[in-house]
Amino acid sequence: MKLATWNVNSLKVRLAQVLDWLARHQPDVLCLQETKLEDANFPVEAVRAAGYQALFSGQKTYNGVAVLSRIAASDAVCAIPAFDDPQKRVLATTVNGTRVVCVYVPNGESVESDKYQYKLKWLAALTQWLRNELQRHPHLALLGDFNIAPQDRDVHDPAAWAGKVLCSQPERDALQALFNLGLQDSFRLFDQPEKSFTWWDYRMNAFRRKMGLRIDHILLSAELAAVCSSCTIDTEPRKSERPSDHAPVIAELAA
DNA sequence: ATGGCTTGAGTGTCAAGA
Repeated sequence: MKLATWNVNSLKVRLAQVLDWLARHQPDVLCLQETKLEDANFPVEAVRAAGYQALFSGQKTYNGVAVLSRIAASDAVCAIPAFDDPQKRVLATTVNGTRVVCVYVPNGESVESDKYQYKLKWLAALTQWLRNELQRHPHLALLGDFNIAPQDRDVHDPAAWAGKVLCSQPERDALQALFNLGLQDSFRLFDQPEKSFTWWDYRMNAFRRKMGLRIDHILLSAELAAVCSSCTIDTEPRKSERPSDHAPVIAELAA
């Protein structure tokens, strides 16, 4: 099974790129973030014509997540239970016996911001929820834009980013709390090239200059990590015209 | 140098992203 995640920064703008990417890579599941679409405007037919069914939870202008899958998905949940949040950032569903949890973790803006406190509370609620989900679903994958670089090697300039949002210790501690549930960073199960990133600022020619961060992740439960054969970042779409600022991440699981 | 792009809203120019 091939699982993927991609923050598309507007599915309206990126639809043709997403359809092209689906045709090339044929993942079993593609999780999308920042669709920025109300549900009534989701391109259900175009996705269906590409051979995928879509689950989506969106809102106007901001946020919005979707799970595209080749086979039917069941038991969809589009909010963290017991966490009151108008922002559409979560979509969980079961595909072929695997619980797929698609997340768009809040950005946080800066460590001084109220949005940073929201980010930490959001992550704490996610962790509490997934503790239960993992008991019910030993085969669980958590995919999405985490807006956290796990380690300094995931940052192009660790000194410049030290203590800043996306790299601060409380954020890394929150990610560690997810690891402590038994989830593993599939990317680090394998040898990887240096300067492997998933996001590059649109400004300053950051992509060309390899000035990025690895903030999009595929976390796997122990059962799934044991059968994971690869995790890669596809930088090709970032080279195209009008790219998303994020690259897709792909994990392959045996059977 | 707190900017630099890009998107969505909406028709001015700002919020938000990371």
